[in-house]
Amino acid sequence: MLHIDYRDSRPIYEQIVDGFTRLAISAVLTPDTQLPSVRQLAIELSINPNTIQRAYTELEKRGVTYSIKGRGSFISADCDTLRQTRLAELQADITSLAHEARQLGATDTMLLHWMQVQHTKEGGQP
Amino acid sequence: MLHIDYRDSRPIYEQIVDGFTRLAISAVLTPDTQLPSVRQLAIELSINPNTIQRAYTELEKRGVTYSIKGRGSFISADCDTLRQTRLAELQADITSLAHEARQLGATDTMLLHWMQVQHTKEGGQP
Amino acid sequence: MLHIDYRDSRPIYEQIVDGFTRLAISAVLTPDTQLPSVRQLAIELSINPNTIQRAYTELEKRGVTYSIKGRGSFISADCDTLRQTRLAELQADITSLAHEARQLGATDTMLLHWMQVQHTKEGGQP
Amino acid sequence: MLHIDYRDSRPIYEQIVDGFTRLAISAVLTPDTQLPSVRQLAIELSINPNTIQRAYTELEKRGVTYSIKGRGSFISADCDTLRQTRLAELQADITSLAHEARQLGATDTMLLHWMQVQHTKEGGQP
DNA sequence: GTGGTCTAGACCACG
DNA sequence: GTGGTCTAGACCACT
Repeated sequence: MLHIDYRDSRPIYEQIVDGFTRLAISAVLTPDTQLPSVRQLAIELSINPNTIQRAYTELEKRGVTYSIKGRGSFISADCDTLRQTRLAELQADITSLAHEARQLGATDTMLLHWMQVQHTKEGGQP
Repeated sequence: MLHIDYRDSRPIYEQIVDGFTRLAISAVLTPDTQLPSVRQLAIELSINPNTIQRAYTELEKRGVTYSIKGRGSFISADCDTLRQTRLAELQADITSLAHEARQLGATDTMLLHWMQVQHTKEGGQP
Repeated sequence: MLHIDYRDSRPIYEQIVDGFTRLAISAVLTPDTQLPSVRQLAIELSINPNTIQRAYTELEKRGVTYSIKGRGSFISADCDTLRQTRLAELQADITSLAHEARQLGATDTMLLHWMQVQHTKEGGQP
Repeated sequence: MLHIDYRDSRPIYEQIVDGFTRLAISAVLTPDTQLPSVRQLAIELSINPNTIQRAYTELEKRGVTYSIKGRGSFISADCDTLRQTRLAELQADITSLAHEARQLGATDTMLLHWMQVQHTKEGGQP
C-alpha cells in the first residue's frame, strides 16, 4: 500500500504522510476509509509504532485524516480541497523555478518543451 | 558580498555554497577570482571557521572552485558549465512538477500563466 | 433523540452525557422521565453497551439522573439547578476569557460586539 | 520560567507550548531571544528531552519560534500577529459561550457584569 | 554543544 | 482492540 525508501534522506514519518496524502488526493482512498491501525502498519512496514503515530498525528493536523480514540484513523472528506492546496504549492514552486531558469538564459520555447505543453496553434489537450 | 539568513532552515554552509555558486554562475565572480580566505570570511560573517571550511570544501568538490595550497581558493573556469548543470537540474524539477500538476487537473493555460510565458500564439483551450 | 458525531474528537460517552444534560436543562426531558435502557440505546445508536453504561453512570454521578435497580434511569427533579450549575460554569469561563482578551488589548466595545449585546445605552468609547 | 502542572489533564508538551506562546505574546520574551536548549530545559523541569523536543517542534510549526540546527531555538519576530491570532480564538470562544448562556436565561446585564464591563453612560476605560 | 529523527517499551483513556 | 502520551536511550547532521 505504501512505499518507504530507507535510503531517502527525508524522514520516514514524512514519507508516510506524503504517501497517504497522495492516496487521498488521487481518490484511491475515499473519505471515511479506515487507515491501517498504528500497530498493524508498524508491523507491516517493520517500523516503530511511534514513528507511525507521529505520521498519523501529522496527517490529522493537516486535515487529511481524522481519528477517533479506540476506533481508528479515517480519511477526511475534503479531498478536492487537498487537490487545491497541492496545486497552490506546485504553482509557487514552478513559478520560482521558471523565473530562475529564465535568468539563466532559458527561453520560452525551452520551458514549454520541458513542461511538454502542446503548443500547436489552437491546440487543446488530446 | 554574501547574504546569510540565520532564520533559514537550510544549514549555513549550504547557504554559503549556494551564494558563491550563484555569483559564479551569474559571472559576478569571474574565473580565477580569489575567494576571501576562510578566516577572513569567518570574521566578516561572524561564523565559525569550520563552517566556512566545510562550504569551501563542498564548493571545490562540486567543481565551482579550485584551491592551491598556501594560496587560497579561486573560481573555476567552467562558468558556462555551471549554468548548464543548473539548467539541467531545473529542467528535471520543472518537468516533474508540471507532470504532477497536470495529473491534478492543471491545464496548459494554467501552466503557461504560472510560468508567465508570453503568449505569442493565440492558442486557447476549448 | 440524540445526535452522535463520530468525527467529533470528544469521546462518545461524553457526547451522550452532554446530550441528555442539554435535554434535561432545556426541559425537553422533564423530571422522572425514563431514559431508554442501556441495551436499547446501544442498539439504537449502534454503540457498545459499555459506552452507554459509562455515560449513564456519569450522568448519575453528576446528579442529572437517578437510577432504580431493576427499573431503569430517570431524569432528576432538579432541572433548574442544572441550569444554575451550567450558568456558573459559563460565568467562570466568560470572565476568564474576557480578562485575557482585555489584557491583549481588546476594548469594551469589541467585547460587547462579540457577545452581540444590544446597546440600549449610547455609551461609546473615547 | 515555566510552570508545569503534572495534575493537569493536558499533556505536558502542550503546557510548554502554551507557556512559551504566552511569554512571546506578552513580550516577556522578545524576538530572537534564545530559548533554553532541549536538554537543559529537560533537566530543569525533570522531563524527558523527547517531550521538550515535541513542544519545540510544535512551537516552530505554529510560527512562535524558529530553530537553527546546532545553534538553538529562538522567538520569532511576529509577536503582534500572535496577539491577533489569540484574540480571534478568544472571540470565537466568548461568542459561543455567550450564546449558550443567553439560551439558558442569562440577561445582557448579567453578561456585562461577568465581563466586568464599565457600563456607565459614556464610560471609557479608566 | 545544538536540534531532529528513530527505536523500544510502557501506561492511559476509549470502545 | 484503538489512538495518545511519556520515558529512556541512541544516532545523525550541523556549529
